[in-house]
Amino acid sequence: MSKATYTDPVGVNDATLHYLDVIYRLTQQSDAANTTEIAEKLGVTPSGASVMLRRLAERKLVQLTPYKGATLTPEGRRLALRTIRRHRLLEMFLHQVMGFAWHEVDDHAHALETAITEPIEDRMDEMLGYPTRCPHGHLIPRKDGTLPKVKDVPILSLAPGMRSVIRCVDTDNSDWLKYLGEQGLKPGAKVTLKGVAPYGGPVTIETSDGDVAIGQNLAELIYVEPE
Amino acid sequence: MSKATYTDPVGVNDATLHYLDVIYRLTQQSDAANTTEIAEKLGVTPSGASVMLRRLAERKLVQLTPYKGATLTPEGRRLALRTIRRHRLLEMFLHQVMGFAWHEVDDHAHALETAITEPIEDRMDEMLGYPTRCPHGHLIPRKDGTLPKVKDVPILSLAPGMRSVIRCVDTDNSDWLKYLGEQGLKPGAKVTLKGVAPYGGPVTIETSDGDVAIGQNLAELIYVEPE
DNA sequence: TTGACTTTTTAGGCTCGGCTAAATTACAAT
DNA sequence: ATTGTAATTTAGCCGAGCCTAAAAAGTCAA
Repeated sequence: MSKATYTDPVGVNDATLHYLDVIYRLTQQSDAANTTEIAEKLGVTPSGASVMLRRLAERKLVQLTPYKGATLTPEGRRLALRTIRRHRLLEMFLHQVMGFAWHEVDDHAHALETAITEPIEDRMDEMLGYPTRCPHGHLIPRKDGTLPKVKDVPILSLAPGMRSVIRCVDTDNSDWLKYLGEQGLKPGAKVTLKGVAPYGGPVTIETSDGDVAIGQNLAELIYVEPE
Repeated sequence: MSKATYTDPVGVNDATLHYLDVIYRLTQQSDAANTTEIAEKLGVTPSGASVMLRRLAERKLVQLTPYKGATLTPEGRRLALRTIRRHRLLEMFLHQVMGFAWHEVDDHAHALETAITEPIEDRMDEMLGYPTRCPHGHLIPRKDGTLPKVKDVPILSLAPGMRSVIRCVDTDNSDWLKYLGEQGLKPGAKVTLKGVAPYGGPVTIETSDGDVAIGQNLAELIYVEPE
């Protein structure tokens, strides 16, 4: 079992952690997070975000290039990964231990992610058997800030007919998650891509319950591990 | 199962809830909570508490008599009882479901009590079988704000030799709780007050593991139900 | 290169929950 | 009744995190 313990810089509070969290996620997709995107994700005006970003830069939590965008410093990344770890552990706990549906857990986990103590984080981890993924299949960062290595691939990148196992459904949209879950499309499900209709038409996927057809926008969210 | 749901006035946040919580507890012992006591419990200066109390009064959450003290309005009491309910449910959950020791749960519950959502509160309640007391024996307010009726009595008020069951250990001091727990003095234990030494000397209590002697200051924390 | 348009930052202000220092009020004892 | 002390409030300040409105910087097409 891990004995790692966090040591925090002063003044790390809810707002700070939510900014770091959002910046981390945005910098996964592009190389720098721009102010307007950050503001949108946080439900805040761009000017408000701009001011806050400057303060985070003063605190050495983000690297800021004015008019360009923000990146996390090592310290900022450490805090972001801690929040994400706690969020995903909470999602697993709410789902596995407390019986919440997989499309419900994101909101509740968000409410708790900046409030839980380290012993609670550790105890959840232990009770869950040190999971590597959340209910949607996102990776749970380890306490040392590393991520498990995986070979997830978009299901749409597969040759039709190839068997695979769903590993991740990459959205936090509750309605979509609920729908996909009802279609049997959630992590662990064995599926085969049967075909993609032309002109952005439906994608047909074979599951253990039969074939299902979903829109390409939804299919793009699904990542699998080929067999 | 209860279908009750809370409706909140605007701007009810962590600080507000902690003030209401402290005021509620202080007004259990005396008729009004005075500024300095509130400030001490919250780790804040009396002047800071004074300003905050005025604001709470403006929001109609407390009834304030300047230079005298504060009382909760019905709305303030409702919010305080909700926080206390959540705190004690969390303590039970941390103890029974997550395996934390009874002297550890107060701090962790405090960190979470203003963060949890109503569905989490309800689910914990359900998982715990709708408990009426926290691990230390304090009553858990119901969602409608009522408290279970009980007949707890200080163990020191009993005639020596009378058999009783511990119902509540009324402190949040972690060290004392740990010590009393190690002596077998926790809710549910069958005990008999054997005697009280004169001049504030030790109190002897018979437990199922034999006799234990504790100081009167600790014995005063113990409430029992006579058999 | 020059507009036109978008993005970002700055300027100035607001609320909340704190602080210290200085008044003020309450209270107890003479 | 008066005075000394303790409790409380007021005055003035600060920082965090947000806002709107206005200025500045970047971008892109003609």
